[in-house]
Amino acid sequence: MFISTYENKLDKKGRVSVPASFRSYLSSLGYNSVVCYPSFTNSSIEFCPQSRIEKLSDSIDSLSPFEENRDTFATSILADSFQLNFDSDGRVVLPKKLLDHSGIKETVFFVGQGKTFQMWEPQKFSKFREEARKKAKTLRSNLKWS
Amino acid sequence: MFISTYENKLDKKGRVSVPASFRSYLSSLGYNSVVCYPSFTNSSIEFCPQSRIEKLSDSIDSLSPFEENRDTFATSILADSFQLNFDSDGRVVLPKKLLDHSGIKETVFFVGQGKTFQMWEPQKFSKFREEARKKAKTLRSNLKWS
DNA sequence: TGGGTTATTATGGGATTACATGGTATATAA
DNA sequence: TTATATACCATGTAATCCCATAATAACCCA
Repeated sequence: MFISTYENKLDKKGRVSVPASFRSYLSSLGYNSVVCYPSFTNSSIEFCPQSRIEKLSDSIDSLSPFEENRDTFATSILADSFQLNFDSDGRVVLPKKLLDHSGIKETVFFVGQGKTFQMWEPQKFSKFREEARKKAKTLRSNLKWS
Repeated sequence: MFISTYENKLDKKGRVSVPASFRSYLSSLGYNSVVCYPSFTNSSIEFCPQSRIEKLSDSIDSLSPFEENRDTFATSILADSFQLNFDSDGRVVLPKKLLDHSGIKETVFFVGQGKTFQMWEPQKFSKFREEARKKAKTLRSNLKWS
């Protein structure tokens, strides 16, 4: 599971350390890499294990070839995805496209989301977090949890 | 089950011993760690077995990947959670964020809650307990007991 | 019941390791 | 060349391990 938030730094080569706990979860799934793509709904970068994107690809594939949404999904996710490999010290290099999308400059916020995680520019995240807190207060009762 | 209350000390490295009975319950579930997060309603820190938070993660995951509330839930809960591992003597290190939230300085109050437990700053807990007693007095008659 | 013994637990500190982060050196591609 | 990617090495800090001691609880036996 990806939980917690971490704050790491981009060096001048564009590398960031992925938090050790995130890496060890990925490697427990058998991966030495992550897949990522720009979020549709906000300025974060979404990260997930390869298996998840495969599942998503399958569900797109099961849509009718004439389904209008098919190309939309395929284009907006799969085409904009990257596979990032870890270097020997557990770092990845972020593609410029994603840096632009996210607004990340020096500092990266890693945000655990369970089966996925995100990278955020710190200020943008703190705004988002505030909103999330407010909404969650009223919505929390809707979510089932024993 | 987590029952009873205990009082232990934070050392200068920020470590506390988790009561042996709590640890042995966790290890009977197969865990050598706990998950915790700041309480939504008071200044305590909530602790639960990893399985409980995984359930939550699953129910978030069952929402559509494009569901708007998805990120809201994940961010407001999973992002603020921590997985704490026991050292070889059964201690955990409390993150500064949680020390701030709880007001814990030297002494930690452990409060068993059945499937979960809490950590409290002692004075805050005794205030809370007082309030709870008063409320219970007026609510007692509402509780059905066949 | 009491007295002494053993286990278990809590706590402190030094030593060791892991991690994030910076740098250098070498290879690849445009 | 210039930029981009990969491997390797160095270092300070923080987390973790390991051992020593203190405090507490559990036990046994006279």
